[in-house]
Parts: sequence; C-alpha cells; structure tokens
Amino acid sequence: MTLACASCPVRDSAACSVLTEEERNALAQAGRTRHLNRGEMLFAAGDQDTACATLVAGALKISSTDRDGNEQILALVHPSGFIGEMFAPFASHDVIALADSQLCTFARQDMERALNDYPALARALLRRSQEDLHATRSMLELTAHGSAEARLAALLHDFAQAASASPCHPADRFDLPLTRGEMANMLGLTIETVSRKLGELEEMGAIKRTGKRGIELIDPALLTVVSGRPAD
Amino acid sequence: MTLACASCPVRDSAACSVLTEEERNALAQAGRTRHLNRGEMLFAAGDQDTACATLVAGALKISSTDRDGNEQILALVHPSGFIGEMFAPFASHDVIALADSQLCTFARQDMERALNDYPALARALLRRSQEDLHATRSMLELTAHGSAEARLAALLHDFAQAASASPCHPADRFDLPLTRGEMANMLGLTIETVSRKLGELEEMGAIKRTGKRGIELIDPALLTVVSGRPAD
DNA sequence: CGCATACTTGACGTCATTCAAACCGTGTGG
DNA sequence: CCACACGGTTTGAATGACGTCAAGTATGCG
Repeated sequence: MTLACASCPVRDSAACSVLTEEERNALAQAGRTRHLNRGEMLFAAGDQDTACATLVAGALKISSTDRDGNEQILALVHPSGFIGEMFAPFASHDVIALADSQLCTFARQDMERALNDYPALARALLRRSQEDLHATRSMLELTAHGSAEARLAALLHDFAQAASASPCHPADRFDLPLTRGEMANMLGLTIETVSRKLGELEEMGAIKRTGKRGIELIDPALLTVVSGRPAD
Repeated sequence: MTLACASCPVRDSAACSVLTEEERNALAQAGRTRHLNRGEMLFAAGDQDTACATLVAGALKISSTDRDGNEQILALVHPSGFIGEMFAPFASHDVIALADSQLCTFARQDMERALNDYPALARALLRRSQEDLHATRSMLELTAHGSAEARLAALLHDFAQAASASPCHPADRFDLPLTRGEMANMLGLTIETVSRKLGELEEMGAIKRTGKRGIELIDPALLTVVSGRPAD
C-alpha cells in the first residue's frame, strides 16, 4: 500500500513536513504504510536490513535485552517520531509497538537516497536526532543520581506533557500509557518499587490514582519539586 | 587566528573531513581556533549564543548541575568530536575542558549556513549525532540496571578502547583520564564506592592499579563479563 | 465460575551511601 | 632538610533505600 500523505495526521509535524509537495510525493513513492499490533516488533537488535520509519499513530518503545533476558526501555516514540538506523550496519536495539500503531516505512537505501536528494530532510533529521539526544541525556541525568521517587515523578510529568495538546502545559488528567512493569524497566526499578512510590506520591497529595491507569495531577508543582528537575 | 586545516591532526576524522578541499577552505574562513585550559568552560547551560566546535586535541565533558550543586557528567568528547547546539535556543548543558584542549569553533549562524551550503556536512553531523545517541543510550542501559561494579567495569573498558589506537582492540595499559570524583559522578556513584569497587576489580584479578591513575588490564574478558555488556 | 494478568502490600536481605578517619604524594615555608 | 598543609584517595562501620521473595487483591475474559 502506498502512502496517502494528503490525509496523514502527522503531515505537518513529521520529518517529511520540511519537504515541498513535489518532493514529498516523490518520497512517498518509495514508502509503504505498515500496521503493528501491540507487542509486534518493527525490528530487533542485530537485524541487518532495518527499515526507517515515521510513526503516524500509536506508540513504540526502543529497548534492549541483556544477557539475563531483562528488558530495558531506552526511549519511547510518539507519533511524528522517526526511527531508523541509517548508518550503523545493524540495529543496536529492539523497536516494539506499545500500542497498535501505524507507521510509514522506507527501505534503508531509499532513505539514504532521499537524504542525498533532499538536504532539508537531512537537516530535519539532524534536528530530531539532537532532540532525542537531549531527551536521552535527561533520562540519564535522572537515573544516575535521582531516587526512585524522583524518577517516577519525572516520568509522570513527562506523561502529563505528552498527554496534553499544548506543548508546555501538562494535562491534569491522563491515563498511563505503560504498565507498571514497563515503567519499572524504563526507570531501572522493580514493579514493586513503582507501585509503592506511586502510593507515596498519592499519600503526599501530588497525584490521585483512579483505577489502575488513571492519574490526576493534584499538585503538579509538588511533583516537579520531587522530581528534582528544573521547573517547566 | 584563522584555521590551519592543512596541519590539523583530526583533518581526516572530524566532521569537516567530508568536505572538498575547496569547501573546507571556505568554512575555515568562518572558523577560529581556541584554546581551553583544564577546567575552563566553553559554554554553560542556559547560554544563548553558544558556539559550535570540533575538538582538535584534549578532552571535554558535557555535564549538568542540579539544584543542589551536584554535577553530573553526561558525556565525554574526544578529539574529532563535535559539540554544538544548532537548533535549541539555548544550551542545555555545560561543556568544560577536562584537560588542556584545542578547539576549532564556529559561530552558530556560520554553522547553520554551512549546513545549508554543504549537504554532506549535514549528513556527517547526523551520523555523529546518531552515534552520540547510541553511546548515551548504552550509558543509560548501564546506569539503570547495572551494579556499581558493572558500571565501573564498563567505564574502564571504554577508556581502554579510547586509549588504544586501533578501534576494536582495547589498550592493555593506560592512564585514567578522570579523577575518582569525575568517574563517580559520571556513573552516578560516590567517590568511596568507585574506590572500593576498583579495589575489588583488582582483587579478582581483572585489573592492576599502578599509582593513582595507571591501569593495567590483566583479564579484559573478565572485565567484559563483569560489565554485563555484550562482548566486543 | 475459574483462571490469568496486573497490581498491591509486607517482611527481610543486600548493596551503595553516609559519616568519619587515616593515608599518600606534592608543594610550601621555616 | 623537615614540618606542615592540602587534594585526592583509601578504608571502616553504621544507616537506609531499593530489591527479593512471598502472599494477597482486583479486574477481565473464556
């Protein structure tokens, strides 16, 4: 199935939004849409012919599995995000759908050609890559020095931002996009610790849990303080 | 002082190595060399007019400081490495010289122009950025799940690689480029823990310490096992 | 209803931190 | 030359945070 850019929900925010209409159409010739069900894998660490892709809808996780079989989530990918190993000979991490997802994929060689043909695309991807780098470094900052509570508070804060439409105001009510287990292994904690700290955050009046996944932000400022991160 | 690319020690490995002789000369017009003494800062988090730079000699650290004044080293930069905030309005981290260093700096607007004029440069920087992203993610992997011992072993392994001329064989003798304190705050540990674990690694026969900074790899394989990372 | 999956809660152990003291190499001044 | 102070490092003992193990509580689905 070829691409229907005209009706694409991320046509104005994805990397390809920097292209002219003409260029985009040309690129679209090489692309294919792909659907991934929750739990399905786009590619695995070690794969040699990894596709590149823009996420159109849904959510992905980038994760790695150590020798003991423990998974570690390294990053989440939201709609309009770009995935792809354009330079290394093989993928270093797994990419798996966290929810049913819609992708727009390109063969690696096509992507490489597009990078040569459309300099604006290379710049757009460079920008994204730098943003990803920042995000990853701020995770690193958190996991290296922060307590379990701080990590969880920061994660909740990030989710609140992602759940909100406006970029710099967190949503005051949202559903956790991850299970406890997924949060735990993203933060380098255990399920039990996540559960306990979530309870403590509720006790101290920062949040309120409704059901298993519903979160209401009672005191966003307190959450920010606990997280030890600079204010919004 | 303008640039002397002809005698540049990283002329074949830095980002600008993808340019033609002519393009490089044009870019060199905009560049300036700069010397930083150990401890001097290239720019600080929050700075608005950050320069871009290629490290020619020496070593830099990218670090951030939390509200309590604790520093956290997020990444090291080795010669031929590139630093620069080309897209965000201000720097998010400090960049400080770990050793006396030689840089080749460019004003941000000049760099932006070069990015437009030389598509190959944008691709080269994209590639670097992706590599940095991988490196940061593998640090993240380590600090999230790994024990103090594993983190230290991995760091030593990385140093051994960096100290060696050949890319995929670690040097069997090298000097630690960082103090205990710097290692500690890179790994999210305390000085004491680093010191103790270093002792334990020596006891178990993985390494031998000579003086305060000299390290000899007795059993590199053991080190890799302890680090929990995939083999070379 | 029965079973599975996700989550919560408690008791206990382990490992890194904290606090405190000693150690060592180096430079400075008497 | 020695005394001394200083930064970086090592070592020890006690505390505390998070992990582990194990039991118990929803919630959903056949």
